[in-house]
Amino acid sequence: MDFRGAEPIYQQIGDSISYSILRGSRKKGERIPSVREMAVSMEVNPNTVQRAYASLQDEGIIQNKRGIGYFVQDSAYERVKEMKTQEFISDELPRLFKMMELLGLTVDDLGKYFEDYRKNNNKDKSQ
Amino acid sequence: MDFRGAEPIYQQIGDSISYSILRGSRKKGERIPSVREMAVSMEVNPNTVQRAYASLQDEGIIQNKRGIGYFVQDSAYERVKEMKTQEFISDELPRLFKMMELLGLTVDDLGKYFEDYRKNNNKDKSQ
Amino acid sequence: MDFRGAEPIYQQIGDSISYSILRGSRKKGERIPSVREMAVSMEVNPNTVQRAYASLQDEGIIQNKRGIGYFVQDSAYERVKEMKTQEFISDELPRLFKMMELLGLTVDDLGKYFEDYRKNNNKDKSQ
Amino acid sequence: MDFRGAEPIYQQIGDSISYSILRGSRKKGERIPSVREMAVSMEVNPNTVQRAYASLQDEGIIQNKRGIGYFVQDSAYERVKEMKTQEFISDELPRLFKMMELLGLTVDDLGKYFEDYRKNNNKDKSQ
DNA sequence: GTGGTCTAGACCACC
DNA sequence: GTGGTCTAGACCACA
Repeated sequence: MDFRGAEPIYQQIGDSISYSILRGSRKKGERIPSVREMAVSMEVNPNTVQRAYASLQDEGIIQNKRGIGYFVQDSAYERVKEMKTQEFISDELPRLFKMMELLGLTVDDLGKYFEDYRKNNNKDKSQ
Repeated sequence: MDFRGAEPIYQQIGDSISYSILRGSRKKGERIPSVREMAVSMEVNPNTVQRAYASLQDEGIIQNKRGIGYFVQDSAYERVKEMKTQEFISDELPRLFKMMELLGLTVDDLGKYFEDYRKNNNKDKSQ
Repeated sequence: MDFRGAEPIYQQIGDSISYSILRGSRKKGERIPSVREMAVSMEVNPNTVQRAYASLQDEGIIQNKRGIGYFVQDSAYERVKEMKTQEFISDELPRLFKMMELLGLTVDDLGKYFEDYRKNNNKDKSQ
Repeated sequence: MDFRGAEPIYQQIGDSISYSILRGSRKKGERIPSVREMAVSMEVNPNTVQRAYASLQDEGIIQNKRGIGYFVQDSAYERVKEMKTQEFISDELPRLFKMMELLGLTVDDLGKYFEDYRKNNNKDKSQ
């Protein structure tokens, strides 16, 4: 991972874990790497990972078992999906629609862009 | 205006001017309120407005005539449309499409949300 | 302030602010000392104060105005009262009642202890 | 048992034994399950149980007979009652009363909550 | 001036 | 081994 953009590193780490749960590559009950392991593998300070984990725990996505490590909550998938959908609808969509109107784009235009995106994405995966 | 969200205030001010040009409510050659006027009406530090204006001038959207004020450039509409379209396609859309895939949403779903959005928006305007 | 007990410092700072709102000594809209000021006056690292403030902001008790400082939210008093009451009922009371049963104490006994407590407290205030 | 809350597991185990003595369900001279048995039944690391037992032994509540096991001390009931009462008065009550004043609750309010608690508790036992 | 993030390194309690 | 807290000090963007 390289940490692009303005988004703070600890948030990017948190998101990457949330996404891995959404994609199904982390399942409920599974242990996630210890703070120190993750810090090494991401080449980041342990405090930064700690912050990401703490925030995920606040959101009820992972849970700490003391002295053992962090584990994916049973309800993690549902919570993440719920939260991200909510964010999407209340933050992403209004901005999107506003821009579409200003730029004179229609939903059909979006459809075409989406096809392009999926083609490129599949190319990437097959590489 | 209330300045919520992560976006810096000076950018929100700049965007609001860009948008007013896109919407056609500010036309080329028109004068823009002075830094001080704007600062008062927005309840914001003049430095912040100054920064917004400077940034818009950098982008060739407005121009400063010394001792007189800021004016909308002749080519402003085209430049804004060009820039915002670029941003939209290279920044907004990829993030949008990534989220749609993760959340299992289709372009059709977007269409439905868009109708809702336009209804609410029209309601607001007729009030 | 001296930081006693097992409770982390950043939480004690947060609580002390919450309590000052409950007592009415901080009113809505008021600015609270900057992170650095508070750090100096509490003889604590700025990061520790930052953490306390961030957590209060999460809870909707204070709010940051960028470049200016933190301010007590309009709804702060209600939120604090609501949250603390909730904690009290769900955490404190069950433990209390369990102990009372085990130790064979009645609510009347509590009443007596409470009178003692208030006497001592008033003594302290009049000193 | 599930080990939620901030209290360390070894303490929760120790407390549960202390409480069983207070309730009278463990009598003086009785043998306590071996460290291993307890560890299995509680799904916990044996070291953790060991620590709980050691701490209880320090407090003179149980005693180790080498090669045989741990046994409830003759004076256990009195010691536990004494210790817990002390803790209750010096730790629990001041915090309780402080919160009551901040939240504007009276001893009468506590009485009502206590009735609710006893009702629910009896319901649980009769299930 | 303000807050926000990050690193490095330390110490602690707990399992 | 695990996570949690704290310090010291740095850098950054923003108002």
